[in-house]
Amino acid sequence: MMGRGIAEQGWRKGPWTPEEDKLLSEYVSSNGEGRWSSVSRCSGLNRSGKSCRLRWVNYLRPGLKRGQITPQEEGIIIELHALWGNKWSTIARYLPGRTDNEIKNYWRTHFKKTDKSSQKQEKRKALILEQEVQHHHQQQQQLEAGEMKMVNTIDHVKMHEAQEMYFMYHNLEDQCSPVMTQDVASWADFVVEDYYGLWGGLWNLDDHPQG
DNA sequence: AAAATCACCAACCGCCGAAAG
DNA sequence: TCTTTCGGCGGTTGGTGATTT
Repeated sequence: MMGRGIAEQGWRKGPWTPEEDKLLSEYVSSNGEGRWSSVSRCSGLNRSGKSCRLRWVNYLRPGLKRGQITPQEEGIIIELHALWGNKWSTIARYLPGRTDNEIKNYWRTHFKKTDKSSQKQEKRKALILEQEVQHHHQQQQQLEAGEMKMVNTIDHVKMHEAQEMYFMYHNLEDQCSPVMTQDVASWADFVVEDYYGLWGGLWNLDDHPQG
């Protein structure tokens, strides 16, 4: 089983102290990332390898952004989540300096559906769907005219989800059909701009972990 | 002013697949 | 092969400060 001198019991847990951070940083700078299970033996830290890795990846690693998520980053999160769902680490690859944990937390606090709002959203979903189907036909025509080749590969069901999130994002909860057409139009801009910009730039980045 | 609720976030847990033995 | 270990991932929890009742 454990096969190691140090049993699993007795690892320190909970918040990290500045002293622990220092030990971990020193360990990584002299030994590099990885080999996390040996950190406790070599650094004097009484932490599990998992705990050390997590602390490094989410907090100590150089290049992490500290500030608030920007509107641009938020937009990327919304779109990528609409495409891939809760693939937080995949999404994080497109947001330099942000961690999967951070993105996951952000999504949960800002966009996760609540029981309260879900009924309302279901109603609206139906409305959106109707309008979106029409709008999508138009986009398809553009596609066929060769304007937006990228979009061709997008799962249309996911497009609907993305659209729903777009409305949530812009707090349109309480608006109803009279403004809907206009909203769908801005959704279109949202999508079109980003498929030319973001997707055009990112599409060739494979979904491989860097390495 | 105090209690209840909310929002945020760091860190833990369990699971999985790959690698090592 | 079969078993064990490790790193990575997504889900979840618990602490804390802010806001509301």
